[in-house]
Amino acid sequence: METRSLEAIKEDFIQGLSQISQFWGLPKSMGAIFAVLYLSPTAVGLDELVEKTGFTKGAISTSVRTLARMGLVHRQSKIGDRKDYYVAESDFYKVVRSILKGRENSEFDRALASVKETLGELEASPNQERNEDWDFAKNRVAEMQSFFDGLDSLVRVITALETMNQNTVQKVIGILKK
Amino acid sequence: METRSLEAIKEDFIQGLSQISQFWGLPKSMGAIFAVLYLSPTAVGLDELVEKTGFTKGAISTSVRTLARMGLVHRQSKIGDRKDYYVAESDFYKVVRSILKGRENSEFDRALASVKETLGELEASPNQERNEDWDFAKNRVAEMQSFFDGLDSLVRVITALETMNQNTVQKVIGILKK
DNA sequence: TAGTTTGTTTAGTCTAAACTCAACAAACTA
DNA sequence: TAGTTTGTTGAGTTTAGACTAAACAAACTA
Repeated sequence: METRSLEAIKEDFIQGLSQISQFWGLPKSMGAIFAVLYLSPTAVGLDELVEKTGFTKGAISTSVRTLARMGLVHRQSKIGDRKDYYVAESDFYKVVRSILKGRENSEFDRALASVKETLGELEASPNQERNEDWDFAKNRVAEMQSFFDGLDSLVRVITALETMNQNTVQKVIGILKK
Repeated sequence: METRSLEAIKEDFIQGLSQISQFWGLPKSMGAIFAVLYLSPTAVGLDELVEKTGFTKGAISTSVRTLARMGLVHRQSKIGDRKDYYVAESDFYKVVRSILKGRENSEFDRALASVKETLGELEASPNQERNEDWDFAKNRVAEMQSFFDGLDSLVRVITALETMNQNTVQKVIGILKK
């Protein structure tokens, strides 16, 4: 393999995370910003992010705030300096919890609520509507509901964890294997 | 609550799953198609899907094939009938396994490979490049790599499970709680 | 063979949202 | 006060990709 300069390798990494970001339906700028912060030993200001990622101030401003809301980066202030500085959260398990937590009041719950509502409407149907078709639909929707409930309690337990790390994952793997 | 006809309730459910689908970055048509199949006691042909969802043949044709690849629906043939019929997979745990399995050769692995490649390039750097900055970057990328590896083995174990159900989830929750 | 019924493919349209650019606001500095 | 430095906001542009419409292919039927 050809050896390359540290800067060149960093740029590749930034491109890589941009791709991953886009693959998961997030703006490419988010991946790029996180990559820059993740590889920087020191906090990075907005102007430097503009320079390193090639996006404009506006894009960086909005994306970096979204990242902060997701818990992937943290904003810092230096005394006697009006600039905002950012650092990457490097504990990915913490990030996972943070993202799962952030689902409250989101489109996610609104969607699940609509499933629950369907079930309620079906159960409120008058008796003469209750043929085999109604019966089938009701059972199906109830099954889906119970699956989502299971997922929901799993997520709730994960977000409630005070610590989660490689060891936690290993324990779960141990359980599943047998 | 006002009582509504079964058909009206089904239409709401279809809209609901369309929204969920779109929220997860998938085409709305996928959610709609799955909803129709999920509520139908009998296999459904392409034309009927067109009618029930309001999308065109082309959209249904491509979306339903993607759903089949993901394991969310199954294609059926009736003897003496050239039409394709589809049914929904109702075991969601099976669907989860199927989706996780389907990640091979996907953009997902390509992206993870790029992280691994970055690590390789860093380790191939000549000695005179190895300052504190290089050191920091190498450690960070290595950490990310090991996180992804943990995720990967978790996914591998899940896809290897012969059965997964509500009980499995309960067991995991039990482990995490203490 | 021509005609029908089915599913697929392709070229083009439309929409949502990421991004750019420039004006703006807010907090400081001379 | 005017001037700088910083981050945010809004209008317009661009882009990705879901969808439509229509041509096409494949397998049958008369």
